[in-house]
Amino acid sequence: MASLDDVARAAGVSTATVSRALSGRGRTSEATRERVRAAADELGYVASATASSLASGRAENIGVIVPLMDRWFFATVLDGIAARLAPRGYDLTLYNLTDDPAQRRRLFETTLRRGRVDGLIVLSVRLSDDEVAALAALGRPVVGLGVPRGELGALRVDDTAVGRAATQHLIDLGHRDIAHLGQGFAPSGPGGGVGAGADPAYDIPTRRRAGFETAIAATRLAGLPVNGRFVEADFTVDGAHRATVALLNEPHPPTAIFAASDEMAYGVLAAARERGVAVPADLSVIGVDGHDLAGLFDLTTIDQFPHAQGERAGDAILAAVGAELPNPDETVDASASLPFALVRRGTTAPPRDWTEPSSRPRTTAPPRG
Amino acid sequence: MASLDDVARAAGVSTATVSRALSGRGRTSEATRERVRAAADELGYVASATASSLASGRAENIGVIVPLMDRWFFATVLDGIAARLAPRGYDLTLYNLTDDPAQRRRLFETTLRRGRVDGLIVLSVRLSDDEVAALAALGRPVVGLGVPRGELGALRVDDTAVGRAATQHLIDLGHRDIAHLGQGFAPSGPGGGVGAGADPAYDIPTRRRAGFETAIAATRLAGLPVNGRFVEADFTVDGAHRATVALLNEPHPPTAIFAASDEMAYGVLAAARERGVAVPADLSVIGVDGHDLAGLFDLTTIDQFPHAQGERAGDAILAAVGAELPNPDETVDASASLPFALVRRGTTAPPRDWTEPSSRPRTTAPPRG
DNA sequence: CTGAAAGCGCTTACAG
DNA sequence: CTGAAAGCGCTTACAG
Repeated sequence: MASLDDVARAAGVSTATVSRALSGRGRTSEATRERVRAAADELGYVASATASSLASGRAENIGVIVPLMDRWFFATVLDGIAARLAPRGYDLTLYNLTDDPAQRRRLFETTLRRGRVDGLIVLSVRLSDDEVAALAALGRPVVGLGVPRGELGALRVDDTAVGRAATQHLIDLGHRDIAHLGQGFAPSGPGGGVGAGADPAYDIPTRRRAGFETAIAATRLAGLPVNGRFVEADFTVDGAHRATVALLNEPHPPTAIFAASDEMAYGVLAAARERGVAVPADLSVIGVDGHDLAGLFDLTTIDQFPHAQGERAGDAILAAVGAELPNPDETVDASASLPFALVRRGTTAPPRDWTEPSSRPRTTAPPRG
Repeated sequence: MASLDDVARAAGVSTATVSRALSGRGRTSEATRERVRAAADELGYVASATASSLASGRAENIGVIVPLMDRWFFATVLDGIAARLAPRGYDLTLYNLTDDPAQRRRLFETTLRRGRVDGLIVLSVRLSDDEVAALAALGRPVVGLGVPRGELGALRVDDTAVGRAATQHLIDLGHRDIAHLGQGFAPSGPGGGVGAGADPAYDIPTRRRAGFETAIAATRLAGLPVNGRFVEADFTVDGAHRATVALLNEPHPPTAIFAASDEMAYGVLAAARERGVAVPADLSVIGVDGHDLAGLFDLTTIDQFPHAQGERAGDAILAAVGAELPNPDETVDASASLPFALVRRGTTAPPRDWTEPSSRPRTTAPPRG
């Protein structure tokens, strides 16, 4: 493969000039630039990324830390990130963060310190204090997305508002007995490290639940009390399925279920179908995410636009590492709140035998910004 | 951050010795190795990946080319690959290959030639002759997975056998009118390049269809003819949904549908539900993949173990680039056929009013190897 | 087993 | 605007 020297010789200039002409850094005359480009094209020259990185300190590579890469949500966010990085010439290196302590230590103490990335995007993982410190010690920009750590200049949707919106939708439909299927706070976090997940207030499921509680509490203050119950369940189809079966076995099952994710909502729907409970006639169901197959299930959900989230995170990290953004006009605010929107479909409806009060105020979807 | 020199000074040896002691390449005495390790630990030294790569020519990084990274199948394969690379200390760089010609050219002519990867895994993409040539010119090992190009030493499941197995399952159940929803061959391929997809015989959907035709044809030879029809549809939930609606509108709809993917099968199920066609009483449905949610839909499918496919591909590329495998005993045969298995669930059953012939031979699931 | 030294292929002050 | 030269931080024959 042709090297810088080859191009320099062919163009009759120094290697310094070739480097400047091709990279656009530093001045070169229009004429030499042309000549150099022609020579480079001719020889099929492409600069070695590793040599370039070593000399410049720029890796032109962004690391993305993801838990569970086989979940639709993360894959979609990843797609959004990649869509922004590729056109800028940045590579995307994927780091899967599991619950295995040895694997985590390896990632934070070795892999990440090899200096292969200019910046990092961290997706929805709970980090211990040590891990956050290790990230900081890297001395590279880090953008968190859905990460329960304020330190990471995190992009995030207002999960409390999401929880409130989903619950309010059910209340507005006339439901007076609503269950929320979510995940309890895991004190030690998946990392098992001291202080992992530190402040429960930052945890996504916890915040969605807080929104639920807030909406329920507001109905009491307003004088038309709604019965709200929280039910702990795994953040999976099966977990929600199990919890729903138990719920439907109770003497007085709720008339509506707010599942903390669309996949959980699928589990709810499956359980209802198996028990012969009609949706939405006997049970309304709402999820969160805007999952791929939500339309297929005719599932009402709070869409949080994961692909757009990925794009935002990609732009944010590019800005942080000093790459020019595709559109230089727009500044990326890495602390801004991300949009979400209620998508009404067929799994939510007024409860059976319910008639709309004449003067009932309707809550509209939250603003998308 | 500490450098090699720092460690050498602390341990009282040369940088060459530090490099050898830490990497394990070349001889060092037990004693100095200990001393060097202690010094390295003390200083928190981690070798710079870019300097190491430049000097050694080893990037310890594998590139993975994927289409559509937000599809469950690819995300799962990716997870399998990552599971094998990480423990060996290899990074995984993700390249999303879209249909955009400019983006493709950029990838093959520039990005990949920057020398950042030791080897490549190519997942289920159709490549033009030029693209295959560009890959070969890289001079690095390439492992194809589900790639319709024999050149790439591809791992693949026997898709013809998959098509045959799915069809045979329906025939064995007693169906005599079966439709196969698949994708027609796109002559120019997504790359739009000359010769893209070259030989249709290598295309996955085409091979599944060939298996379908073969199984149908065999029934004619055997004297109990089954009516088989191929219906072209997009490889998506919606595409299959549309095709199924059309099919169910016909005067004589089939009693069974073999969808070329599980996601397509979901579309079939949705259409059936909407039209009030009972599954499996009035319509049997089988898919292919072993999708995440197949259990939820109670969908009969041909599982092709995508996670295991990823692991195989990961092992194959590691072997090709000369990394020691986790288990040195096992040799990875990159040309071997991958396993698949029929998973019987509730969406397939004998057709209505059908009674099993007394002496009917039953076909069993194909061997998983 | 260990060290001195060249070299991997670029980038970038520093002069001119 | 352009060139000579140092340097990025490792690895690896080559001697000893």
